[in-house]
Order: sequence, then structure tokens, then C-alpha cells
Amino acid sequence: MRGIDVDSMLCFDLYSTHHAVGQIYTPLLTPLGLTYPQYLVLVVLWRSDDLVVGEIGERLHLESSTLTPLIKRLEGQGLVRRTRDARDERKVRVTLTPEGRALRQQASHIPGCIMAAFGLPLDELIALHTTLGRVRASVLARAAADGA
Amino acid sequence: MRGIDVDSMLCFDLYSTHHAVGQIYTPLLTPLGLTYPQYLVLVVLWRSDDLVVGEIGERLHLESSTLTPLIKRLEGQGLVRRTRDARDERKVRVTLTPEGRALRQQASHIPGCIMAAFGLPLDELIALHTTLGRVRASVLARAAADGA
DNA sequence: TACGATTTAATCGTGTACGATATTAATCAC
DNA sequence: GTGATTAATATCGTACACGATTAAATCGTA
Repeated sequence: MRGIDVDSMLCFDLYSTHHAVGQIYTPLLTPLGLTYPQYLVLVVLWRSDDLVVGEIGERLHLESSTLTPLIKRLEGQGLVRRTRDARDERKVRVTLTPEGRALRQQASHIPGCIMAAFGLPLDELIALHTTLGRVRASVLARAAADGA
Repeated sequence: MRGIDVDSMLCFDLYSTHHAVGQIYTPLLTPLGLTYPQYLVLVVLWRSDDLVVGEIGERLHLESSTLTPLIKRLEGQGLVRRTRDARDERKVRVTLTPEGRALRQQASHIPGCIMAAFGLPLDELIALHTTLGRVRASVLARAAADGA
């Protein structure tokens, strides 16, 4: 019974903390006309523009079935362009428009707001980052082992 | 630029670790015919049966617009019953059926599997739980302050 | 070169998730 | 005690998110 508690709480910690962070993002992103997943795609593109759908999916752990409509919505807002790769027509290259690049400035205050909302000193933020990275690696290794 | 990195990574840590944990849950829950949110509702009911929709929503941070159809699916599977509260007909009481209670045994191995997948010693699991609890409280306080 | 296997996105169906709104029941004000 | 307000759930529209399937292009190899 005690073991069940620790487990449930820890999984639920991830779930509910993630959920709480979403509540911080929403009021920051709504004025920009973005959802959180859309913002993540733009963050990826701001870091390295001109990516193929699959590359964005790799970085965000998202499938094409999720990304295709999402990116089409970004295209509809004039933030990105979707073009077939000339060399390999299976691939769709996603590039920022000038509007998409410009939005980066309007979003530049967001990371600081989020970090502040966490309410942890820098060294604890880094420790949390490290711990979560270890957990993720361990969990993914287990998932891969089960899959095999 | 450095601040942006730490922030992005930490938010994304929660997002992607949560995502990875989902990959562990899915093969464990699919044989039981459950999704992760459905499992969470049952965990809540296994702990204290006969709750009102709003009480389940409080515990899981979910709205009635999410819970109503989800609980109806559990009802369709014969795991719970939904009945109007006799004293206050606005409320819908959710109670486990014998099948819903019985499923607890079939799911009893899951918490151990999850905890093992985390790959952390117990003291670090507890520390992570504590840290995430603090983060969540801080973030929720900030969200409430912004909302006010 | 031809043809089967692989890769890449897109599509489809199901299930969350939320905000806004609607609906119904209970409670409050006076 | 009736009308306004509040509370609880349900409904609706939009947007993820995934697995399974499909379609088209490329690659491997005979």
C-alpha cells in the first residue's frame, strides 16, 4: 500500500506539474495567437530554421499525425511555409516566414516568466533538470526493452 | 540566450518525461482496456469510492467537460455507475461496480513497474516528489496571482 | 532496369483537454 | 415565497496526440 502511494504520486507529480505549467503558458501565449505545442514548434524553428517535419517530430517526440495539422495551422497564420523538398519529394521542409521570425521578439519575455514561476534557485533548477533527464533516459530504456 | 536554454529545457523536461512515462503505461493499461486518464480516475475511486464528478476533477485537475465523457466510457465498460445524488440532484455520484473493484487486483502490478522504470533509489524518488511538489505549488500560486 | 522494401507525410478514428455556453437544481435576498 | 444568483454537470467547438493505414517517392539489389 505504501509503495502504491509513492508511485502514484510521482507519476501524478509529472502530470500535474506539467499541467500547472500549462496554466502559466496559456495567458502568455494567447496574445500571440499560439498554443503551447505550436510555441514549441516555433522554439525549435527559431533555434534552427528550415527543418523537415520528421526532424521537428524527433525533437518534440511528436508524430506526423499530430504535426501535420498543427503546422498547417501555423501556415494558415502566416508564420511558416511548407514546401516539398526538391531533392526528395517525400519530405516537407518547414521554414519561418518574416512574421514567424519576428514573433520571436514578442515571445522573448516568456522564458523568464516561466523560470520565475518555478520559484527555485538556479542550482535547484539545474538539479531538477539533471534528475528528470536521468528519469527520462531510464524510462525510455525500459520502454525500448519492452518493445523489443 | 543562456537563460532561455535553461527554461526551455526544464519545461520540456516535464513535457518529455511525462511523455516517456506514458510509453510505459500504455502497454500495461491496454490489456485492461484502459487509457491513462481512465486509470487515474479508477485510482482515485479505488482510494475512496463514491465521489462526485467535481471531487474527481479536483483531485485530477480536470474539468467536467473532460470528465463527463471519460466517466461515461468507464460506465460503458461496466466499471463504474453514475447516479444522481438524491439530496442534491445537481451532483452525479460515481461509484465502482464489482467489476471496477475487481480490476484493482489486475492493475496491482502497475505501480511497481512504473517505479522500477524510473530507475532511481527510493530517497531520490522522494526528493523528486518533494521538489515537484514545491514547483507545482509555486507555479499554481503564480497562475492564481495572474488570474486575480 | 525493374521491382520489392523502406521512408516520409498525410489521413482516419478514438480519446483526451479546455474554454464558453447551456441546463438544471439549489440557495440567497428581501 | 418568489426572483435573482450561484453551483454542478453537460454540451459544443477547437486543438492536441497517438496508432493504424495509406500514398507517394526513393533506395537496394538482383
